[in-house]
Amino acid sequence: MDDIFKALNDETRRQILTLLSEKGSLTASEIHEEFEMSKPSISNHLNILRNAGLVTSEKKGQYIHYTLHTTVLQDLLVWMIKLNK
Amino acid sequence: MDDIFKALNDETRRQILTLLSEKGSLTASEIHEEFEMSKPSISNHLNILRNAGLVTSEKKGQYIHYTLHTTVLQDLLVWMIKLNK
DNA sequence: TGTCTAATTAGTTATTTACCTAATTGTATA
DNA sequence: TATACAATTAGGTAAATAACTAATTAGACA
Repeated sequence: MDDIFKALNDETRRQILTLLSEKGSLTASEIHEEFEMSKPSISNHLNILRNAGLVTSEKKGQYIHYTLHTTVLQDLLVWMIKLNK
Repeated sequence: MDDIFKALNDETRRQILTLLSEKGSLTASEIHEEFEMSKPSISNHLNILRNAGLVTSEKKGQYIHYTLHTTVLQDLLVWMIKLNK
């Protein structure tokens, strides 16, 4: 849970998730094009999102495709529901 | 949204929310008793939770009672649902 | 093989965060 | 009034975070 909350606590990372939600799979470079930020910084954000399980990555040749993975958000939902009991 | 994610990105603050969920309203001192942390630190956490709208506070004499306020979690839920579209 | 491109790793820096102790504010009550 | 207690504010420090540039790794292809 800690990794999820950490990953979501950044506007750039939330925008990346929204972007992937709208566009489907994108490469790191395609994601980079949408932000005014260096590629290494974007790469770091993608790594944090992957550690949290919020995106998956698949290597195709020299490209790495990132995809939104919302399954882990169920944990967050369960946490919210417990709080409301 | 930023304040909510920020507030939730800390284990102590999440535990405070869970505690309030279980026990109802508590004073800052009562909350402090449950943690091995100084009162000013707990006070600071409570302030962050209040800024996010996750708790409300009511002063009764020299005591301040803190209560869980989950309404703002609806914003989080909406955000999660949009991501899944 | 050499060069281009995609992406990450390494290393650095400024800012933010979470904690502490000491001091202050405000209320209750002997 | 003075003492005790609840809670916060003030001030300071160590660790974590987010950003950058430079360097490296690895695949594509002429």
